[in-house]
Amino acid sequence: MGRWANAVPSRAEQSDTKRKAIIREAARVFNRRGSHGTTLDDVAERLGVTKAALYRYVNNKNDLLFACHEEAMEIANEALEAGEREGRTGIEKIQIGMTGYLRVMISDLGVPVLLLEENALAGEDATQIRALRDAFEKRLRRLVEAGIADGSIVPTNPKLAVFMLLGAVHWVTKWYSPDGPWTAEEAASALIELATRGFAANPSPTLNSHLHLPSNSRAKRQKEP
Amino acid sequence: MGRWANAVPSRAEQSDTKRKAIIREAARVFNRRGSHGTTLDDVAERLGVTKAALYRYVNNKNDLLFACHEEAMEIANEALEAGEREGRTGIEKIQIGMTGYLRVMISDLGVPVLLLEENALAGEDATQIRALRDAFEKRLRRLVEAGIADGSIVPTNPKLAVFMLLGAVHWVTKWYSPDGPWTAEEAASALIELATRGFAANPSPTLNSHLHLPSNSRAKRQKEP
DNA sequence: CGCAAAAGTGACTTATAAGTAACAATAGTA
DNA sequence: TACTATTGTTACTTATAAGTCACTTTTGCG
Repeated sequence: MGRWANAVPSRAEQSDTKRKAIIREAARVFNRRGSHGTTLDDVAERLGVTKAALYRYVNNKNDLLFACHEEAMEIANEALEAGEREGRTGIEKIQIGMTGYLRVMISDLGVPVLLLEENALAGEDATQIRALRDAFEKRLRRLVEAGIADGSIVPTNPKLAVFMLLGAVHWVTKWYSPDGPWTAEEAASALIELATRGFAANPSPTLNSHLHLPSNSRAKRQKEP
Repeated sequence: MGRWANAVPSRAEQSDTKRKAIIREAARVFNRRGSHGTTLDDVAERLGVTKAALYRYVNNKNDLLFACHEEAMEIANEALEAGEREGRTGIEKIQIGMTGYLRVMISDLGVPVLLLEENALAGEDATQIRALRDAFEKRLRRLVEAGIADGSIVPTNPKLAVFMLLGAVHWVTKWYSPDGPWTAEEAASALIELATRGFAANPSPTLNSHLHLPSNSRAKRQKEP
């Protein structure tokens, strides 16, 4: 054990940190350009190293892609657990869970991944990730069913509702930018509010998030802080 | 002019038909596997020809990708025109337009494309498609603004509403299959109903599409025709 | 300091997929 | 039927990106 055990990171810890940085950065690029459209040289360049250096931390490209998906699924499941713990009705659980998921994805990872491209992952890894993703979707569907049962969600086809929600959520990779006008928090909660209102049993007559204010009043707001 | 002018296709017409078939098939595969993840050998194989044959109809892969996007945008704009013509309120125009778009995309093309991957298109083509897509999104935003003005849509951020809707729509490539339980028509209208309800000023207390019936009653329905 | 282990590099091999070109089959037309 | 356009194929070249390897550089430690 080192003398300042928790202060100075050990060799293994440093290595682990770097591996995570690689996964994070790779996930970003994979998301925007697709995994086939991204070279390991690209990823390496963004990290200021050469491709060969990456191979100290991952076995190959497929392994890296697998790690990205794995991490995304981990975040998703943790978020959903929080939602299930804190929400009172089915729809609340979904809202809390998905808002949390989206917020973390946008800000930390810059990304929701979840098998955007078919056939990108090869072999054993693919089936494993697909199983995780299917389990996640099933869990979401259960929450929709629970919401219908407890009267917070309008009678609807749970599969379709989940597909609608996931589409709205995953699409953020295409338009969200940290340099844009919205914080991760704002974008996440406003988007989830809008999407879940689609199957809410009693949709509020107005939207809560200030993001939904008309754009001229938003502009004013910014000029008079 | 041939003798049965409209009955027997001329050489040029045949060639045109084949080019369209190539675009159609390519769009399908590009959508599922990404453009970088798809080889021209793949596309050729699905059409029962060899790669070299494709080069009689398209100049190169980029050209083919461009054509796919171009066609998708054409369908999108036609659908939106129909919506603007037939719908009475802002939300109705969006619903009619997007349902039509989605239905055609799913059944005919198997696909909404719309620049799913960044950097997939190179050079001049990329800026041209991006311009078309931006114009389409702006047009949709205008309809949202019109809907807010005419009271059919709840006050909301038009950009966000459009992003939500487009996410839900484009995601169908990930889950829709013609072999599944839903026709293109059913899936399109049910999905659009659900998504647009998210920003409707007066969301109906129940959903219309029979797709939204609970699954056990659907199962019954199928067993007792 | 000096040195061993870890991290990183540059120069490769190898695999794959885009694109080409010479040749073969096919189908409308004199 | 024979002739010529067009369509298609087989067998290539070429470009790119994955993955490897022998090596230098860096860094924590006695």
